[in-house]
Amino acid sequence: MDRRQQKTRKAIFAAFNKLLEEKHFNNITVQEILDEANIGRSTFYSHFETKDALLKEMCTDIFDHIFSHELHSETSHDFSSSDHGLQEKITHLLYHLKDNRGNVLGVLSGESGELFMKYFKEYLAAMFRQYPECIRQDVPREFALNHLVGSLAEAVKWWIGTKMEMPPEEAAEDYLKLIGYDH
Amino acid sequence: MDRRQQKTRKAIFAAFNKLLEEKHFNNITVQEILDEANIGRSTFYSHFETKDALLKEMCTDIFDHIFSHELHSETSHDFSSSDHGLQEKITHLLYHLKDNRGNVLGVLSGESGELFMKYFKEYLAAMFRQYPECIRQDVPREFALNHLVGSLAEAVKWWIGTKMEMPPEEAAEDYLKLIGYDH
DNA sequence: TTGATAATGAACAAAGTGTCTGATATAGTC
DNA sequence: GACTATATCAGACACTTTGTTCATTATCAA
Repeated sequence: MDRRQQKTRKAIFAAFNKLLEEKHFNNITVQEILDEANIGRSTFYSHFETKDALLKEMCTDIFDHIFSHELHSETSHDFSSSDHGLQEKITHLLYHLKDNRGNVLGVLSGESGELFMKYFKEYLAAMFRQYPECIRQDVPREFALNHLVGSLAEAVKWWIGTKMEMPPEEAAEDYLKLIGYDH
Repeated sequence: MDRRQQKTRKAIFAAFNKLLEEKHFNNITVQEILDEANIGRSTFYSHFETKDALLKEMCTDIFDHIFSHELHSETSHDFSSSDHGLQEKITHLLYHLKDNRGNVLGVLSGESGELFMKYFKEYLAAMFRQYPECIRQDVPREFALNHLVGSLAEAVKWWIGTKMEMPPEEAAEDYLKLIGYDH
């Protein structure tokens, strides 16, 4: 890819990210992104169709990176204690978030959090599907899966909101307690 | 209140509601509300400062109605089995949603669901605070409360999304199982 | 009936969007 | 280094949406 394109794309992402920490997605104008990234109007539109497309691409970038380990790691975890495998995976995920590569923090805890949660949950669902034994059998499967995904997403959001005071290990352990996997 | 105002307000709410079922809040223009409600531009702005204010007022209206029973009902439930009190309360809440007075359905399950969830959760938090014994003591209180609220909100949203196939009693019971209150 | 007030409709400035232009600068290739 | 392709630029453009204003008309409550 042309260096100029890389540079522009990077500048747009950085500007967008900074603005997202300050204000809600809906209240960010293309003009503000232009000014912050210091690029021309037509340049922006040659990279992204709309502001929504920019958001989507950014989410993909961020979460693909964060979950690359979580999802593609060989499922070689200890099957005799598979819940520990999950606990480690969640701990790892939280550490990853704490590293804050790609600036997920501002994005997930910020005013536009809801928008990102949608994408975040898709990745979480894929993760949980790797642990079918965690999904209770005495309630409808989709109901149970939705519970796991939704509550973990909410827990992560809350954790970020508290500036990640709790250590990742503790947060992961407490979460597993709450969903009833603390044997 | 002047009949004219009532009529206008009602028309605006109805129009807004209809539009919310069709498209996302962000993509609804004031002009569309005006046309749908068949009122003048200046009339709208004499009732609501902005589109956001309209959303907020609508949420208050809807949830105040739904939770009026839940929250103000004398906490005269059987303390010896207080979790059953909660189960009944949730069941009651689901029935209320099924009645769909105020058209919560389109609103919670629609494209703009995220916006309403925020308000919905505030009411749910108030509800759970009436059942302190449901909040686990072995994890930080706020973490536990956030889990209850977040997961119930997600469960309700999921339930609505499935056209409320499961009977309220069953959904409430399953939810309590998932949060570990199925003794 | 009458005085108060709500609704009307039309016009308005301001701000934002997405498109298009021709000129300029810079990248990758030979 | 020269050459070609193309990314960026600046700015203008038509268009949509927003929120305000005002004079006029219709409706309410007493």
